[in-house]
Amino acid sequence: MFVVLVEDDPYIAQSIVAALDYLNVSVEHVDTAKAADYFIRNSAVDLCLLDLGLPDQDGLDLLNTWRKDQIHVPVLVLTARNQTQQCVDALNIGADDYLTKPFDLKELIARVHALARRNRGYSSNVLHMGALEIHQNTQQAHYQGQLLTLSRREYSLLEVFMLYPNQVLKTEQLIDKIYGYQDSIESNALNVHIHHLRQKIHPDMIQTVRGVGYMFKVPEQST
Amino acid sequence: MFVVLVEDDPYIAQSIVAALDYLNVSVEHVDTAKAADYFIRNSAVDLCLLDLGLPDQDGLDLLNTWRKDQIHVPVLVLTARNQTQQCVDALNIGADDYLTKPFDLKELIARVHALARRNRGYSSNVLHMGALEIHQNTQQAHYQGQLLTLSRREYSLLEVFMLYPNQVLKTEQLIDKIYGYQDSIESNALNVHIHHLRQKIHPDMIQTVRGVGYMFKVPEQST
DNA sequence: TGCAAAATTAACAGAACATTAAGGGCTGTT
DNA sequence: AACAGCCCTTAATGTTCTGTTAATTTTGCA
Repeated sequence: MFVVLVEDDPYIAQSIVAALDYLNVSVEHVDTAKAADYFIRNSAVDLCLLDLGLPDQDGLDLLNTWRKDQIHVPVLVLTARNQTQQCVDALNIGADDYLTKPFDLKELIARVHALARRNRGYSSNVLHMGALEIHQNTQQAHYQGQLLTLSRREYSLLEVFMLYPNQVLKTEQLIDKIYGYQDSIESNALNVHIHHLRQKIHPDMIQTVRGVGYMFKVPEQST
Repeated sequence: MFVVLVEDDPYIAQSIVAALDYLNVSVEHVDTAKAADYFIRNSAVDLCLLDLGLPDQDGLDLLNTWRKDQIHVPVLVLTARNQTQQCVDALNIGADDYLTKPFDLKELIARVHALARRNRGYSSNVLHMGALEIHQNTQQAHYQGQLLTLSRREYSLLEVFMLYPNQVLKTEQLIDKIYGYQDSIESNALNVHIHHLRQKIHPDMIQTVRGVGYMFKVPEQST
C-alpha cells in the first residue's frame, strides 16, 4: 500500500511515518499542498492523510479540487481540536473519515486499515469489451451476462488482453505480465492457457500472430 | 431529532458530535451515567448512543434500569473491540443495535438513520433473502420458517453474506467483518465456519471463488 | 513436401479448499 | 468454586481443482 501523508508539523509527521512503517506501509511524506497534489496526480496512491493546516493552500480547497477533477483517492482528514466545522466541511467535500489531533496512533492505524480495505474491496474495477466484462477486484469474468469459470491463470491472461486490446502482444510480454518478471516457465504453458481460454470465450477473439505472439480482438459492432 | 451521547472519551465524543451535527441532529453530550439518566428521564430523547465503559456506572446496568422502568428509548450501544459478549448482553437487555470501536463514522450515521426510521414505525432490521431471514437485533436466523441455531461467528458470517449478496467477498474482507480489523487469525478458522454454516443452510448458497473468497448466492426465483 | 510453430491432449504434482477431530477457553449453573 | 457444555481455534488429513510438463497432432509457410 502506498500512502501520502500531507503534514507540515515535522514531529507529528515523524510519528505517523514511524507508525505506518511499522505496518510495512510505504509512506511519502510531503509538507505542502503543491507536493501533495503532484503525488496524487502522478502516483498510484491508495490513501491520503491530509492535514488541513498547510502553509501554501487550505487543505479543504485541495481536497475540493481533487474531487472536482474526479480523483477519488480515499482521504483521511487530520484536524486540530475544536474545529468541528472543518470536519463537517471535509465530510461534505468528500473526505472519507477524519481524526482530530492529538490522536491515538492506534486509532489512526485502525482507520488506515479500514479505509484501505474498504477501498480495495468495493471500488468497482470493471472492464468492458464487447460482450465481455471482467471485475478486476474479484477476478471474475462474464461473457454475455454469463459468469465464466476461469482459473487464476486464465483470468490474468484475459485481463492482460482486455487491458491491451487490438494490439499484438509478444509471447514474452504475456509471460511477464502473467508470471511476473522473475518466474519463468520452461514449457508451452502459455499455449495451453491460451487454448483453455479460447474454449471458454469465443475462440476467434484471440488471434495468433505466428512467430510473435497473440492479439485480442473484439467484434466491431458492440461496445 | 434529539440524541443523547453518553461517552467519557472526549476525542471519540467530539468526532461523533461532529458527525451528528453534520446530519443536523441535535446532540447532548454527557460523560457520566448520572447525567445520561437525567436526560433520558427528563427530555424527549429520540436516541441514545451509549458507551458501556463509563466512570460511575456500568452502561449495561444503566440500560437495564431504564428498561425495567419502562423507558424504551432506542439505544445504540458503543463497545470496545473484542467485547462481543457485551454486545450480546446489551441486545438481550434491550439495546437496539451496537457498534464496536473504532467504528466508521459513515456506519454510525447509517445506523442512527436506521434507528430513527425504525422508531418512526418503518422497517425493522430484518433481512430477507429467499427462504432465509435474519433478525439483526436478536441475531437469530430462520430458514424456511425454521429457527436455525447459529453460533456467534456463524451468525456474523451469515449477516455479512446477507448484507452483500450476489457479490464476491474476499477472504480478508470476511475476516475483517467478522473479527474486526484488528484481530487476525492464523488458521483456517474461516473455512471451518463456512463449512458449518453450509451444513445449516442450503450448501449451494455459499459458492467458493477459488483464490479470492466466497459469494453468497440466492436461488433465482425469490427476492 | 518438409520444417517450424502452434494446437491439442493427457498425466502428474502441487495448491487451495473441505472435512474432521481434538484441545482450550468461556459461560452459566449447581 | 467446580463442573459441564458449548463454541472457537487449531491442526492434521482428504479431496478437488489448477498449472505445468511433455508427447503428439495439426497448421502455416517456404
